[in-house]
Order: sequence, then C-alpha cells, then structure tokens
Amino acid sequence: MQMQQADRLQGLKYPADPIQRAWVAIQRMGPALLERVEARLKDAGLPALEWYDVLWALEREGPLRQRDLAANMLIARYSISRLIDRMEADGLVERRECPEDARGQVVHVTEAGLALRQRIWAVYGPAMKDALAALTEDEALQLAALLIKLGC
Amino acid sequence: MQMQQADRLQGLKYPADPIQRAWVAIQRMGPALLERVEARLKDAGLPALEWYDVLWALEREGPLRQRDLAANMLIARYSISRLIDRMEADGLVERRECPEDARGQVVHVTEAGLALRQRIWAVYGPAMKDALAALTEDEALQLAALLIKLGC
DNA sequence: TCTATATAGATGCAAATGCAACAAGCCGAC
DNA sequence: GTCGGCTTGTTGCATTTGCATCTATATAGA
Repeated sequence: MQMQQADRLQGLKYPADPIQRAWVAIQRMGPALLERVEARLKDAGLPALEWYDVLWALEREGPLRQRDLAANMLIARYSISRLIDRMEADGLVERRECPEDARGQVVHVTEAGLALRQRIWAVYGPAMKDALAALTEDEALQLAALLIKLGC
Repeated sequence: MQMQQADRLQGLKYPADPIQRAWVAIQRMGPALLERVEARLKDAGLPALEWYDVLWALEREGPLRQRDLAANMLIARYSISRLIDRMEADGLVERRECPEDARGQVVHVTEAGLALRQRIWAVYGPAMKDALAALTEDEALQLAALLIKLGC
C-alpha cells in the first residue's frame, strides 16, 4: 500500500506561543484525523464523508434546499451544486421543484441514500471513536467547548 | 463581494455525544478559521498558507529535501513536488542537487522567498490572533494540549 | 558481488475545485 | 406596476488534486 504520512504526527514540533500553538494544533490535527477516518471508509469501498454529511443532513432535517445544505456544511454553492449532481447520478438523492421559490430546488434522500448512510455510519462511527480514543469523555467535551467558543 | 458562508457558524448545532461533539467541532472549526485567515491573505494579494509553511520550514530548519518538507507539512510527495514547481517558477525557492543522495534534491529558499515570508507573516500573525481572540492564553494552551494528545 | 526490495521524485490522466460570469426568479422602494 | 438590486443555482475555463505508474538511485541480504 501507499504511504500514510499523516500519521507521522509524533516527531512534530509546536510553537511555544499559546495562540500559535493552538492554531498549529488545530490546523494539523483536523486533517490528520480526517485522513485516518477516510482511509477506513475507502478501504471499505465507501464514499467520502462529504456524501455522508449530505445524507445525514437530509435524513435529520428532511428535504432541504441546496442553499441550506451549503450553509450546514460550510461549503460554497457551486460545490453543493456539483456534489448533488454526482450523488443524484448515483441515485442517492433527487432534486425536485421548490413550490415557494421557482429558482430553487429541494433535495430529497432516496431509499438507496438512506441505506448507504447506514453502511457508512457502521464504519465512520467506530473510526471516529478510535481517532479520539486518546481523550476521556470529559476531555472530549472540554475540547468541543473550547472550539465552539471560537465560532461565536 | 461574494459569499463568506464559512462565517455562518452561529446557528449550527452540535451532537450531544462527547466524542461526536468533539469530532464535529474539530472538523468544522478548522476549515472555518482557516478560511477567515486565508481571506485576509487573499485580500492583501498574498499567496495561500501552504506557501508560507514551505518558506517558514526552510527558514527555520535550513535547506530541506522534498521528503522532509512533505513530512513536516503532512502532505503527499507528489503534492510537494508540484508545490515546489510553482514556487520555484516564482523564484521563491530553488532545487539543488543533493550530495549524499543522487535521487534527491535539496530545496533552498531565495532572498525573494525570505522577503515574501515576512510580508505574509505581517498579515498572517494578526489574522491568526483575531481568529483565536475568543480564547484566553490559558484556554489556548488547554486546547493545544488536548489536540496534541490526539497525535500520540 | 549481485539481486531484490524500498525510496525519492516526477508525471499522464481523470476528477475535483475555485473563480467569474450567467440566467432566472424574488423582493422592496418608489 | 416596474425598476434596481439581491439570491439561487448552474456552467466554462483554468488550476489543482489524487491515483497509478515510471525512472533512477539506494540499501539490505544471500
């Protein structure tokens, strides 16, 4: 198999300055953990997490407009447009007319989409747990609280 | 100006489960903060942070092989190869022969590279500080410590 | 030494991304 | 009403990515 250099996390140094240290840690660990998890999805022949996010948002909140999906996922409109193109081509979602705004469309999940989400979660859930296994539950909550503070 | 949907961080929900909550927070805040900072670089007509990372690694540690840059930045070899192509074309770095391994090359930073790094830092530093302004120094250190734990 | 295997880096190709521009519909001021 | 400006979603184009593969060199082991 190829490399996996995102797991060369051991020898890396961090700045001493608190702000810089936090910044580097966030920007380094986010992608590294993501790569670990996505590698397991790929090994299982499953699509990337982006697809999961769409499917889960639709299952959780019901049919949504592309605009709202974009807002949920913090990605650009044109990205959603093309992501939904691909997912629709795979039969996971459907675009339907939007009654109260003729510009818009409403995205619905299909049965196949629901089924795929479950198959992804069966791998994603455990992989996420493993990725964060070094933290206790309290620490995980602390970490989340600190990060969420940054969004406000 | 265009959108900036990465700042729609306010209304977003987080799972109650500690592990999931931490995961979502990391994966959401990392890119959102990055986008805020990179927007300021772009407004100033400066290149993306990737370039900064290369320049700073070379300035800090001296000339490096592409292999070592890749390890430092947690990115794939072929990405480095092409990143250095572009930076070399811009006169910021130079590839030179590697005396003790004829396969390899050593990347050196040029005067222009040193100068550019300083210009980037003048924007990057303050932007980073602003992005993390919601945290005290203690909190920043706490956050960093929790994240760094995940790499071990 | 000679061979097998591993590593460094580059690259062709297909897919994905970002940007800018666009059409179509909405909405509020007048 | 209608006019200007905003929002929604799409698309052409150039750039960037990821994957697989390739060459050249290094290194370990018989």
